[in-house]
Amino acid sequence: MDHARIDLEHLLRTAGLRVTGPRLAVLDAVGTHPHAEADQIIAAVRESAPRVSHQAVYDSLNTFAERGLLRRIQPRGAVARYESRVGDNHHHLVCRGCGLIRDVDCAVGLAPCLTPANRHGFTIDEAEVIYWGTCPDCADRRTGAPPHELRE
Amino acid sequence: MDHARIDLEHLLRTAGLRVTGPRLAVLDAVGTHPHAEADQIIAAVRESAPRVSHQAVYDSLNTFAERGLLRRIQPRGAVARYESRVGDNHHHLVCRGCGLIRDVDCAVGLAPCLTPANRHGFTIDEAEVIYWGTCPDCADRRTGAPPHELRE
DNA sequence: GTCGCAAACTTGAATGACTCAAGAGAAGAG
DNA sequence: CTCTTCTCTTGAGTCATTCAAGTTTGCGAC
Repeated sequence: MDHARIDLEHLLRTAGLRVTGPRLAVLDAVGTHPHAEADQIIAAVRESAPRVSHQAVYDSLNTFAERGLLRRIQPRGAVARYESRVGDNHHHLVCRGCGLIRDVDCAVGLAPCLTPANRHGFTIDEAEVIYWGTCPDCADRRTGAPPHELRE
Repeated sequence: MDHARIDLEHLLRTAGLRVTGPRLAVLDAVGTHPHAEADQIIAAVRESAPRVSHQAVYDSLNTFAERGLLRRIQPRGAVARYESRVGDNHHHLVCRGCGLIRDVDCAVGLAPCLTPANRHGFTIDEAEVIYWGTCPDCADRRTGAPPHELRE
């Protein structure tokens, strides 16, 4: 618990950011709720710090995403989600049925598809891969109960 | 171009959709404005058909995306964009500076990265790849050099 | 320790892409 | 031509996210 807090403090300081209660709470919440959306993070933060404003959470999330402390993912048709696993070039599996997101490592290697056929003069620094499909639960559900939500 | 209109009509009919003025206008606008957002498509549609409602455009775009007549792309932090190039598994190059989007074919082949290391039981039907980077103009602008060519 | 100030936070309102709803209008099968 | 059903219009509503203004606080400097 406490040494985790020390780690988060260190993370903030090395990023040149001030250490504050709301920020520690946001970092902690993102760590314990991978792929959560802003709403869920606000709720999680308020469990330990009820007086934190939604604005502070958004500010923190944006700042952290900007500085690379966490990663924002936003599948089409969905709201933004956040995760603390950064810098390891992993990708995401998204269920078209229920929106479930899972992490996956790419089969090709550490930097998959980083070389498109024609880079049009761009300097490329990241390849983001989203695999679209159906999760096991939704596949089962399709033969019985009606689907969930987030249909496309 | 009348034969282009015939093609669009055919496209709608084979998708089991009724042929209407607004729909033809939307298909045409997406074709001539690749990677445009809904707003721009509404504006383009209204050049030829001023009385079309924004709702009709959204309905059309959603229906077309659902039926595979066009593709919706939505880089994180940006609003949805649409393109008429479908079914050829191409990907996108997105500039972090100005949001410019360009099509790219994947170097790996027709179905890049369709096999993640662990599919968690998912049935995967699409791999979406976004290359993030800086376009030539934004790179020049950053070093004070004169711009390159016209934005898309 | 405490001063000063930029960074961060709170409160509250605003924005804007997108959706919902209800009724009118038109496509197209029979 | 007629009828059914799909599509369109109008107008209001939603909701994630941002903007703005004023207050508080972290923390380097004295």
